Amino acid sequence: MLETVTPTQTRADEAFECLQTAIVKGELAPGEKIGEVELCERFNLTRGPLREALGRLESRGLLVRRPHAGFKVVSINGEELLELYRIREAMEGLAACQAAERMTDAEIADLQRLLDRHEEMVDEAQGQAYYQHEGDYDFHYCIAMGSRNRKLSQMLLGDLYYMVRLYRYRLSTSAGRPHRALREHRSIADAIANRDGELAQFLMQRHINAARLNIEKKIQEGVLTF
Amino acid sequence: MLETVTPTQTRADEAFECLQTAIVKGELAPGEKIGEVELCERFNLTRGPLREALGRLESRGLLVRRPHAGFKVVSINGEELLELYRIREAMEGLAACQAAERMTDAEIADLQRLLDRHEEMVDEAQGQAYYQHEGDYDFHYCIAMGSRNRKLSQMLLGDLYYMVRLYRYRLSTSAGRPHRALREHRSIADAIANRDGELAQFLMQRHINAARLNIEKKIQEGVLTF
DNA sequence: ACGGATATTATTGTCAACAAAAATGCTTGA
DNA sequence: TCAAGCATTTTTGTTGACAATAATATCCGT
Repeated sequence: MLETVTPTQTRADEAFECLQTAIVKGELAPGEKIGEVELCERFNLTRGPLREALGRLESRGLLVRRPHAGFKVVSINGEELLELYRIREAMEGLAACQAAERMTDAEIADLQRLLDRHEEMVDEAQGQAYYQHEGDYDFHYCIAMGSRNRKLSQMLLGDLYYMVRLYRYRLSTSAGRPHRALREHRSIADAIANRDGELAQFLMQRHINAARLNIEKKIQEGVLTF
Repeated sequence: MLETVTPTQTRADEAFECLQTAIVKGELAPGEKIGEVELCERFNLTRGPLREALGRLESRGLLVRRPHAGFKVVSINGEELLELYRIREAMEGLAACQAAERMTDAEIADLQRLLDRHEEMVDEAQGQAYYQHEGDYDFHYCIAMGSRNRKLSQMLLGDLYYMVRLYRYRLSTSAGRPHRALREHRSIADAIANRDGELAQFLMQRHINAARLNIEKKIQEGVLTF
């Protein structure tokens, strides 16, 4: 069989996912100008589906376009990154609140086990890298899904997270923060387990606010440049 | 000159705006299945740009698609509509807070004048219809823009508002609410004029929460059906 | 007559050639 | 030598034809 891809999915969907991961992984750097034909060769597609995918990426804010002048990967400055965290604070606070009311007991147990695994990883030095990048994402992913709020999870998972992850490689949290972040995750999960929505909301907002302040500090120190 | 449209804009952009307004205006009803060729005749375009527009609409959540089975206009039930208001409460609260810190004095004056015009309209009986539908939107539009938070205003104006407006014709607020809504708008604008971000946030959240409760009541009364 | 399988049809997905616009580089004149 | 205008070239936007898939209707068997 020549075709290895799943047939239920359309070529444009492929293109969309390929591009999205390529952008998030940094293979296409922020601000980089991208040409259509170049991408076609790179991903073995024709321009039709590719353009469809580009349009979708644009309306999700991952690409910006000037008519007749092509697309480029979105690049945000420090201030805009901080603004993203302000939005996260508001939206994920809501998500945590609703998750506390709506997650099933089984899902909560899964969430706790996820944190158990993260705890093991943080103890190992090289686990930190994973935890800081993907582990944190996994946790917030669970909360967003647990909110049972379709549009909310769609906006978080489909828009905001991708933009934040654009800069995750530069955002490896400072020395003591992984442990602290894990503790904060734990307390949020506990509040959810106790079905205390208000507390979960408060803790989540404080958690994200702390992350924002951490980034702000780094920017002022000149560690993060844009 | 044959072409009356602005040339800087691409055909796909036209299609996108045409479709968007058609959906929001209710010319394409929620749940309605839409065929590509049908739309091509209706808007005088070819399928290429149309498909591009459809893809964008999909990733904004206004259309849903099943592969090889076409698009249909999104239709949400009562619960999902209420969830939308929960999101608005969180996000517009933030917007109001940031607007209080960042709007220029001139913009605030404009906002006040906007409310003056609304006040005149509410006094006239037929003005209510406008105020309930578009006037309310104008107010929230100003706040969103005033937040100076690009992604936040993009998510509010480009995603949420369009979905809410899908149901605006069914959502004409109950008898006494226009006056109350206007009073609430006034107090929010005053808080912004006083540069009191926290208060503006609180008032905005209470305002949207009141609107949500109003809808909830209507659903329970059976006035709103889905 | 009813259910299932198959053939048909209509619709969506894909492609490659064509047209238009913008960016680039070249020529030409001062 | 520099700048402005023009031609070239590259890249994007558009089109219509072609292929593949899913929905529909028909036919046959039980």
